[in-house]
Amino acid sequence: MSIDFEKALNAEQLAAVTARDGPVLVIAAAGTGKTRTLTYRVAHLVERGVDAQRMLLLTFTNRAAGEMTGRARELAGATVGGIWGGTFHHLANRLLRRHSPAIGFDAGYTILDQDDSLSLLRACVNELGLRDRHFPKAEVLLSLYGLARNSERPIEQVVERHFHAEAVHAEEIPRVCAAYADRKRGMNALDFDDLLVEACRLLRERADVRERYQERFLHVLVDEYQDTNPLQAELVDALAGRHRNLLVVGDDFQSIYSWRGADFQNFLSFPERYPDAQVYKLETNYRSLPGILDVANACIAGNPRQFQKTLRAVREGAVRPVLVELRDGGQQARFVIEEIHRLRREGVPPGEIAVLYRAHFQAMELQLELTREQVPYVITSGVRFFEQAHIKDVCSLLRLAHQPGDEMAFLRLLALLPKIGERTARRIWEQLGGRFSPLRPPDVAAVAERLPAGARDDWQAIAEALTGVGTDDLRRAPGELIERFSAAFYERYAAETFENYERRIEDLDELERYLSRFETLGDFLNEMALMTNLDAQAETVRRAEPDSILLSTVHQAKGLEWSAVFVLWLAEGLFPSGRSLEEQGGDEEERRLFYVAATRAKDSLYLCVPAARRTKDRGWNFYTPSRFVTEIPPKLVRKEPLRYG
DNA sequence: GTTTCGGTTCTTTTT
DNA sequence: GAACCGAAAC
Repeated sequence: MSIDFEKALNAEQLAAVTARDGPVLVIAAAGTGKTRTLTYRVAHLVERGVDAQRMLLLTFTNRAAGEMTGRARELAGATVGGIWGGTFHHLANRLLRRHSPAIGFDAGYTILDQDDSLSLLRACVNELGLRDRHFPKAEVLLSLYGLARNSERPIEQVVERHFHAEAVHAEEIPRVCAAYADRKRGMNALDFDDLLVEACRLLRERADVRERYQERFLHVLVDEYQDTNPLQAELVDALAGRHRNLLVVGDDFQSIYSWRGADFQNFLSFPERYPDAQVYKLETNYRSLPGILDVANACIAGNPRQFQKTLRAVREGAVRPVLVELRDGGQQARFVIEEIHRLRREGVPPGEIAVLYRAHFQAMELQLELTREQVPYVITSGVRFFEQAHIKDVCSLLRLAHQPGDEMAFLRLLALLPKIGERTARRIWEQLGGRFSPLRPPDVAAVAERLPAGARDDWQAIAEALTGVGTDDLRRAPGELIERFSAAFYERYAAETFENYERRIEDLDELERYLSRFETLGDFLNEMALMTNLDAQAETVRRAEPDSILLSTVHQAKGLEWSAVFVLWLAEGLFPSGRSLEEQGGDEEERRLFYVAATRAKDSLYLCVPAARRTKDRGWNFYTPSRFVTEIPPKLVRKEPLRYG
């Protein structure tokens, strides 16, 4: 079997796909077939006889890696399946699960997701007696600490830059971070940033491990390279250090994660770090009508210090993006819905329509209206499937069964019982000596003895449900543990606790289904915390309504495309976000974000500019139109007259 | 000393 | 809607 690369690719893509070995930089503007190029590159390498097991494909979501390898497999055959692929965190986790003892900690560590990290940080603030209205919130602390670690700068410096004024106990922040790090170490837990930090340390300090993987990875391919942070760049450089077959693809115009430490200088300076790098540019845009690209180009022209790229449209058509000025959010919602109906009548399938916005809460009004008008939609919510309370509650039991030293899981499980709060749960944990397995009857009994009277009945019910479940059962059917726990206790608990408890119980079925796809419970638990929103959502969307339009933040829409795209709330302070503008380089990043939003559209782009938004106390906030809209030369857009009085 | 409950406040972006 | 705070309840 042989693939006709010349036929499938244009000249630009073909050059990148067939580039000779060595470092390669592919500057791929939006919609120029970046994914296609990577996919064909993988297939090309396989055809050249490179063993897929010796390739590493780093992407922004696990799903992206899966899709690319899936397509490469169709092209080049089943062997592609052996490729290492996924997110940076995924890779780091994989390395650490194998080698963490080499740098001094047990490979059975637990991963803290953002919620876990926040509550641990709050606990540290409280313990240090810093709880105060003026002390920065856990969210702020975590983002500063994360930024420091991902950009490899001292926390003091990050704090100083962030609070330019004479600040709020800023000098205490490093202490809190140290306490947080201690607590994590004490419970053998890693947060998301630790995964990267420790994986880098592993490769830095352990030459044997480093060389082993350097030898292994003949080819390293990185997608969305403009959004890597210094740690991730170091990881890549280390792994590709021996064979130096490093191909990175990206677009500095689409760098939108600097607040997380991403630095597109990694991308810009690639030719300096790899002087022998071959550089390819993809500038032929297959996605969008020229009118859409004109608007995108006009906007991004405001950002001078980047690789200059000119998007060349292949498609033809004189349609211009629509600019709609609206009175308020309600009118915006009605406009979107009416326009969706019109698009549907014209034959645009719902799956080809997306509504994008800067922040999750900006979609609330539209959600209400869509529900009322019975327009099916799915939303990439701010809360991930695996971060919802009920999912985490049930998983805490699984986690303990798998890893009896999982303190976070134990605290969570016990706090479900009445009369048990944080303090009591921690006290019992300490009395148990930091170990608890729901599968060991003595452990279960030991907890029962220490519970206050009010909590005993519930615990008894759980204990009965667990009797007879052994390690073997767990291995065979972890779902059974969920079912028993749910029947004996959790369903009733959920009914008492949550308003929408039926839906949450249904989610537990979903969880079981999901679980059944993994070979072992451990495999599932290892993946769970690292699942991205899009990964988890891919399931729901596929199973649920294919007849749904999508609501998403611009960030989560990265890499995707639709026939029709609505961009909501294009007002100063909302998009661009007022908070971002305060940051250094905020205007530029917001501009790139707008660029990403606009270039998602293939055929129609709607820019919605409401003038006012209702405040909680029934007043109104008035907005001026977004700079990204006023900067567009008027002739590039079609102004939609107001249709609602 | 802890937990629970009710009222209040405020929503950026994510692995 | 969920995080926070203060006060009541155990």
